[in-house]
Amino acid sequence: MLVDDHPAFRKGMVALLDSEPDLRVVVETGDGSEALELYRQTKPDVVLMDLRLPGMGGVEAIMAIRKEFSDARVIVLTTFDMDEDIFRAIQSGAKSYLLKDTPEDELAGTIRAVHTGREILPQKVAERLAARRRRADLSQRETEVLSLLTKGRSNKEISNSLFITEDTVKAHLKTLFAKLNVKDRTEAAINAIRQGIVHLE
Amino acid sequence: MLVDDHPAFRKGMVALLDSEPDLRVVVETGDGSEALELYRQTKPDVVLMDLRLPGMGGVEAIMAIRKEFSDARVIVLTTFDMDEDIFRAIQSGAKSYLLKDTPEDELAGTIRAVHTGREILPQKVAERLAARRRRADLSQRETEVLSLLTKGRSNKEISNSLFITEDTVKAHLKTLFAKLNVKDRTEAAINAIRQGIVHLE
DNA sequence: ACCACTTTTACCCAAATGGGTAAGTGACGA
DNA sequence: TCGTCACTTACCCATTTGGGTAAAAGTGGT
Repeated sequence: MLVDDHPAFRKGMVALLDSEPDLRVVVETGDGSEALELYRQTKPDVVLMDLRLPGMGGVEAIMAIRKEFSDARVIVLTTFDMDEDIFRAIQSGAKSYLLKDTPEDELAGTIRAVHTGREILPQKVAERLAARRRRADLSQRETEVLSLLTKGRSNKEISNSLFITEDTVKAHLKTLFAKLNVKDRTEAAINAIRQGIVHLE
Repeated sequence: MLVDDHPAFRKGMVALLDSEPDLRVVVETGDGSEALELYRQTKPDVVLMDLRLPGMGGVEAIMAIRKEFSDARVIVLTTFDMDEDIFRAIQSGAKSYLLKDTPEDELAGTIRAVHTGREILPQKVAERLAARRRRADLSQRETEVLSLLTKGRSNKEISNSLFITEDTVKAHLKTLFAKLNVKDRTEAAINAIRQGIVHLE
């Protein structure tokens, strides 16, 4: 099954895969919210899933499918390579994560490998995941503070939003800066955005 | 001519376009630095160009082609829709700017229109350009300061980098905040990143 | 019971930041 | 020549921010 919202890309991918004798695209869609229903109907061996989808995002679609079919084999295939996206995709149960500029032989090889139950991660992706694991993870509250920070909020505004004291906000920021290994709020915001911890727009 | 570094997308686009009786992909490449040479050889009626290309970026490729062939008709076809990317692409001489999720009939229509010499901008893109024009533009120096700001530099660090006083940096920041309509450096950095004025990575 | 961690608050103090005002230079065009 | 604008510097002052230290309360696991 192929889930991607670019018609041209789908068409090309179908042609590419169908030229392999042992691979076939049985169903395709551009809508994440359709993915689960189509999976139920067709029970494909492997799912190729883009992360940026209109309506339901790719990660949610993966989770929905794997909630009902825990043995579903999903390969993430996307243009974006932001750390947090990769992490969430793997967390949600994806077996592999490929960027769209992957050469076609590697692509076919990965599909076959995943189909036989293996998990394949290109070294580039594995490195990112390792980096992500190395990064101390943030507590719930720290994430909330960081999120408001990346919206340009001041300490006072953050404290009001979260119904806590400004002193508390500052305390969170101290640990936050240490964990992110930055020296001030601007750097923290930039890192958070670049690493995909928070999303703009 | 089709310039895009995703083989699957190219394949799909070729199939899509060749199914139109009056359209044909005469040459394709995934490398921006090859684009000029291929253009010289084939003189295509219209160029479809992705902006994110390995090696030479899409904008540079467009400029290189239009420097030698000022009548070249280029349509930008990309996944990214950041304001500044759109602006630079149009500045560099692109006749149209489409996102990759454009339905195929609109795509074919745009290619024909551009071929007859027209310039076509989708509503969405036109709005972005208008917004960009509304935005007060920054002076050379202000852009430099903003760029360092988005790297997390402090006023003192910025002043050292630019060989000016910290007071001067603060003066630039004052006008910068006013022009960007933000209240502090963090907001300025966030806006600059979101609007694509500066690029991460 | 004890430890580790999160969340919360507080206080002190130094440094960085932001706003206001003023003013000199040089360049460019009316 | 005059006005505008970019760039530069300076000073004053209020606010914000960040670092250090401390500690209470709650949670969850060993």
